[in-house]
Amino acid sequence: MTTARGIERTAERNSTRTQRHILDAAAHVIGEVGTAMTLAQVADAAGVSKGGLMHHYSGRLQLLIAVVDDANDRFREAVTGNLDLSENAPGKMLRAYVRTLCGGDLEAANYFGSAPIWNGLYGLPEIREVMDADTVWWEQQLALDGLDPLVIRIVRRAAEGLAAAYSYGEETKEDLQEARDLLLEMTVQGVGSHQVNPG
Amino acid sequence: MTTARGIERTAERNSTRTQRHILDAAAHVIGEVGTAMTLAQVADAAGVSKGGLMHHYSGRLQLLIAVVDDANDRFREAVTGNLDLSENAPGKMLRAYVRTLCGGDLEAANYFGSAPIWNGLYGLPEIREVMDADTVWWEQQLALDGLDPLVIRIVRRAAEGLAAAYSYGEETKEDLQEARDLLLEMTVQGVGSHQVNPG
DNA sequence: CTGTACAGACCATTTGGTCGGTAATATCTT
DNA sequence: AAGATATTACCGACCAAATGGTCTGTACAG
Repeated sequence: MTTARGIERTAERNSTRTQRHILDAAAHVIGEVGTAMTLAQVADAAGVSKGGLMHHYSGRLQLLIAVVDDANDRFREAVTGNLDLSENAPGKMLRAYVRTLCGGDLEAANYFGSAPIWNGLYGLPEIREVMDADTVWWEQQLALDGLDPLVIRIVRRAAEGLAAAYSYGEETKEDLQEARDLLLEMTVQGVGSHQVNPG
Repeated sequence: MTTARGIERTAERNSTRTQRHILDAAAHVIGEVGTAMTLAQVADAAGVSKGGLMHHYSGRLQLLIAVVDDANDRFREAVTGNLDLSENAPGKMLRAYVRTLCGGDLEAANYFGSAPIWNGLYGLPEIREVMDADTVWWEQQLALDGLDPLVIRIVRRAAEGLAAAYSYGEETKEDLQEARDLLLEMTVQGVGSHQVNPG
């Protein structure tokens, strides 16, 4: 296999690049037409032929799984990138989550998160599986922050709801960010009868 | 046309009943498979034939429009039914909205609201239209309540996010209702730096 | 000459939508 | 009152287009 080593490397580079195109294209198409996504649509948007598409993903289901998986990964990375380790109040992860969803980046709001965007995909058990795994992961991560669980849920779901509304064009970027700031505040001050007692 | 009057009445009764079946079935199917909804699936679930279905709705698009329209109507009615006119604090409508979405009724959480459930339908301009109209209507209704607009948005989106999570099985009913109570509280006490000053 | 990335014709199935037919019910005619 | 007629609800065979997926061929890197 020494022969093939070199091949594999450049081939892999190309392969990875078109796979990126395909995943992006698919996510975009899903954002537009939901589960009605078509292989032809994706191939078109990705600038490859149907054969090309099938070369990388053996079928529609496999493609969908890959898309969801990839979106989950990217969202995790985005949130991690928004972590502010210099913060001392509990709730670092939750705040990063909020910043990511409500920062005004349409991509993040649109394609990421435990996103409503992916509705309909829940119907497919294989996909439900990877989504559930992601759900569990996030619940654990956010719980580690040391905040009142109820405050976590309220803030988190508010962020998701806001992001969804934003992605549907129901919120302006300014409004979204204003709301985000209030959510961040809530992670420090708590909510109503659920005040946060520092440290 | 006096001739047809009687016919039309009983026929309308029957017609209305099967239309109800069809709309419910379609909403259910959409909840499962999203935009990939199929006329055959709907006909099956509604217990009618394809011909029967086409008799009531002239095409897929017309059916989708009817479903969305109907869902919007039912949601409005549900919220109105949850109004508590004996409340004296501002925010009656918002609280009814929250109660409806986060009351634990899966139907309401699943099929109603400016619901993420309907994603993918946004891609169809005709549907986008009726959804946008509904969006505007709700914004006006909620704004009439006399609450801080930012508090309205936070509470509302949180309720929607919670309902979405609940419909995906990510929230228990008890957790949902606990969160609901806190949201209701927020409409009275305000949030963080946005305290509500009672009128 | 081998293995990989990709193209595009091709095929079986599915899907949206049409159409002719039937049963039921109400109205009109006599 | 009784049939003829009209109108509506609904069925299911049928068709053309779209869709998922296969297969053969080609270009190119090593």
